[in-house]
Amino acid sequence: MSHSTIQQSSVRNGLLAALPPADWAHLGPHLEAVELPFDQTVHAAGGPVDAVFFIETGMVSILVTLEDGSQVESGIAGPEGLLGLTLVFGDSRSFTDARVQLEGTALRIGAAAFHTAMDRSPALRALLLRYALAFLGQVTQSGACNARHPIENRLARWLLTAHDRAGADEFPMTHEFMAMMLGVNRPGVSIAAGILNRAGLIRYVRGHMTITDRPGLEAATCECYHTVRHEYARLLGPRAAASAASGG
Amino acid sequence: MSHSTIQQSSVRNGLLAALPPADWAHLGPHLEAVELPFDQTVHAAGGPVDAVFFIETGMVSILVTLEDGSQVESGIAGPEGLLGLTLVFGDSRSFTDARVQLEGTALRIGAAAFHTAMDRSPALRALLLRYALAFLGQVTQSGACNARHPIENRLARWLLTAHDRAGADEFPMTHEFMAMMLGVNRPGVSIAAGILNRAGLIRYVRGHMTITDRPGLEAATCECYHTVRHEYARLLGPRAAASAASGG
DNA sequence: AAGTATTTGTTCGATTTCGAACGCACGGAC
DNA sequence: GTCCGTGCGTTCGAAATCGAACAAATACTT
Repeated sequence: MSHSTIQQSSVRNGLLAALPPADWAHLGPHLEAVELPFDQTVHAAGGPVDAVFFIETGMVSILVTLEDGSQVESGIAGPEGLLGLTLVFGDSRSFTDARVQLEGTALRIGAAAFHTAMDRSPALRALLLRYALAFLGQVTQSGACNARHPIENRLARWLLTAHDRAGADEFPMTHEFMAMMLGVNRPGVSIAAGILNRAGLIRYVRGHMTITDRPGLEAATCECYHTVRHEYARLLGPRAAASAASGG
Repeated sequence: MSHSTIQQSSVRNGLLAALPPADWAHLGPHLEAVELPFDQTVHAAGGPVDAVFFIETGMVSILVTLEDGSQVESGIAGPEGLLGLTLVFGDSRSFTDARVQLEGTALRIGAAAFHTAMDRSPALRALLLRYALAFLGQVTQSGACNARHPIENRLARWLLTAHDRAGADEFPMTHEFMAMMLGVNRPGVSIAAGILNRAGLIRYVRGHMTITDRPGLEAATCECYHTVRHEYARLLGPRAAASAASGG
């Protein structure tokens, strides 16, 4: 296993960047740059988790699979976070699927080395527990949002969340995908997207989404977007809330 | 501060009961028995959290408050768990309301003593992190359930969850409350409850709910009840999944 | 014990959302 | 350049859910 050493100053991941330099020594030597190709299932529900992935670029959805085979997004991770949260809790089995929605790269560390680093670095423990709490906040708010808010607002929220992590105004995204993420049917998304489109907030053509009026989208979203972003900022700092995408 | 010393053998809380006796010394002397009166807000969203409450009896809902003032349940805690989870993560502010739905009692420990105990007892840390992960699983599954499952199934699920923690087949509960918990309107619950009632699974009269056919309810629930219960059992053992209520 | 205020459970029309079928646009093959 | 396969976005009737008004039962007051 001979991969080149990674410098902390060059990482784009918000958690790694926030780590005190003295604590970097516990992680850095064990990190390996890996690709996150589109649609890859990084972790599968019920399956083992043998590594943590600190996301450098791209976006990964955390998905619940229901009995009927449908999947619903419970959370999103991007350059502000990581995959393999169960290892932070001392467990090694995933409750959810983690699937790449926007391709990117990550820094991978095996479970054994990760646990050693966690044991030796109180700063790392504290940081990752704060991230876990922020993620819990996201999942919590999303659950209420699913129960109460109409599709149009939820779609605007989801687009903003994706925009934060995409690192560009334009990214590949289909109606069918967004419908699955939101747990609604495709036509529902088409109608909602049509409204946002006619309002000039977005443009989309055949699997190609463009954010054209971000302030407008922020006015169209339910409060859940801001609530979650505020919680991320509180626990991880403003840069994390911006997901290192535009803020990086 | 002169409260009588509590013996580990006498606690009904699943987490405290599962703690290795040697580690009890870090917590026991600081625990104080407190009441959980009906409708009390133990922690308020955005407010400080200055203590952890290990629930002995009763049931407490974890609630998200939305912009329109409505509240939606994101999770439930009973004798299998605790309140003040944010302290386990090293934070001291609550993202949600914690409100008592079925009165009971708890063992309270202040934040400072709790942190000291967490620092000194790896077993306590590991145990409470596993609980935090189980709770995250509950919130995650509930979010997907909110998005996809019809009211009747979700009501059956909620009643089973409450039954686990109520310690009795009969407990006070109104349609209005259940509607708020599920994030649906009152009539929706009335119709669903009427179906369960006519099927002989439950009886209810003016704020008084009786579970009359638990196996029938388990057949009427969506898979989410079993999924969450299974995750609790995996992480905390079968007794915790049964919530110490019937399994006590 | 009767009247009254309060809270609960039910019914109704309007809206949202669902699930299936339809027609269209791109990309590769020849 | 044209054909054809694949996948996308849109339209429709049906069902579930919503929000407001109604009716019934309890608890409090005198």
